[in-house]
Amino acid sequence: MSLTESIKRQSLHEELVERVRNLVVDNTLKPGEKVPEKDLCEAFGVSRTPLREALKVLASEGLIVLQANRGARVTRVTREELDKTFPVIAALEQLAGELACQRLDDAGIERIEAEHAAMMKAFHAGDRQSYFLANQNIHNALIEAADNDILEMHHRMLAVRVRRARFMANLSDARWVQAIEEHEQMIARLRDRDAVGLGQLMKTHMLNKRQAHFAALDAGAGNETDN
Amino acid sequence: MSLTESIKRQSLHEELVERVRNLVVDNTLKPGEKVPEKDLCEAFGVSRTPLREALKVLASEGLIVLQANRGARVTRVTREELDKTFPVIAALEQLAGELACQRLDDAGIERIEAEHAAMMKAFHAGDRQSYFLANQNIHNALIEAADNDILEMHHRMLAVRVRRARFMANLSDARWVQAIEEHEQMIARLRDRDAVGLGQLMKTHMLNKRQAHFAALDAGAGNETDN
DNA sequence: AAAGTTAATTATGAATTCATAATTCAGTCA
DNA sequence: TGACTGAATTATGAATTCATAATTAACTTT
Repeated sequence: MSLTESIKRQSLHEELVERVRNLVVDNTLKPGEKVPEKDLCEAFGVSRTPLREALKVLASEGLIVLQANRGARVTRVTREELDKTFPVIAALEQLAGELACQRLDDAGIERIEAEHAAMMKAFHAGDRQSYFLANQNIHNALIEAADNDILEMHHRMLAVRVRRARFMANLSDARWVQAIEEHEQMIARLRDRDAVGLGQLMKTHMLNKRQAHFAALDAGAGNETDN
Repeated sequence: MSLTESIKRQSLHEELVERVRNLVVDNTLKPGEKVPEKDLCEAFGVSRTPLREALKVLASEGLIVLQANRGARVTRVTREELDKTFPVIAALEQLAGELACQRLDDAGIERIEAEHAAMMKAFHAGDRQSYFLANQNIHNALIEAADNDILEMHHRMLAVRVRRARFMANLSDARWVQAIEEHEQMIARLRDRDAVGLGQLMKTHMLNKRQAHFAALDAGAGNETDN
């Protein structure tokens, strides 16, 4: 990432921010669920103080919500929230596309093409798991290529909230084909070093993804565990 | 802002996040300075625990940096960081411009025009202070009009870091004229409800602002207090 | 007198304690 | 039997305490 974290090993609360964030992202802690303070303390072998510091940070990221005297709960991502979030991610990805196009050298482009190839392979094999991973790798690589820590950080904050929804699993075949086409175009723009074009594509790609998410939401509604 | 904070009064640490953030924003705590934990505790009449929770949150926002066993310091905004931050703000303002244009009703536009008029008055009076305020009001109004909490939050996080630099004070006359012209154009696009045009303008407006900041930085370099 | 070394002080990270708000559960009464 | 009241339990927010790292001050040695 950046150079500010070269030597120093993380403090307890930083470590905990990551750990708990991962629990949320990988759906171990499900949306709406209470964050079990005591259990986590025992599991990680730390006292409540650093854990609670971590929870405050995660709350400021919007990943959990703190209710006064009622502890923390994993944020339930509502349709409205997704609706608001995607345009912002789209705007950031547009910028990332433009910057990446300007900054990537040939080797960098080749690396992304390789990942793209892996993604295509997963697509033709019908392997959603691998596709999902490769797809994420490509987006992350483009963000990273933009070489802008601020952009990267804000993108990550937003991506985490959306990715958690994990709707990629119930991706429709039609949308899958469309997404693949969009990626093909993106690669083409990247090869041509058409910065504005790539940016535009990444933006619409993300907005289309929003539609797909909503379609999936409407289809298999209300399958999350509560309480 | 949103409806999630209707009834509940803030917890101590939330209150402290705001208070300390304000200290940083209004330059009471200057870049590079140590955040005096003990003094703040006494000033606010709280124990270290909630204050430290607040510091963790502010650190995650990037407003301060925590050094292991060496306390917190106000982040020094480097030229590089500004350079990275402005394009991201620009991307968000572009989006805000587009959305605001779509969402604002006539009354809303009139309110912004009124603020614009106030800004012009300040300009002609050469009143930098009032200009700065009105300018900020306009940008905030447009962001708010976009009606997107996520966008608003991320914009605020970034704006705080930049605004802190307070270079508006040493705004050059030439840049001031240019900024005014850009604002005139923005208002025109808003009247025409040209969403894409307004977005584009807000983006370039912000990128031009970056240039102005850099010019100011180069001119009056190194007038910040250290240590 | 200057530089290096060690002791004292202070500040910090984390654990623990404490007071209080929220929840659970038993008991009561309709 | 079911709803309500109130005590017991639990969880939470915040203060305090404790161990250790960092800084400062004093002292030694050349």
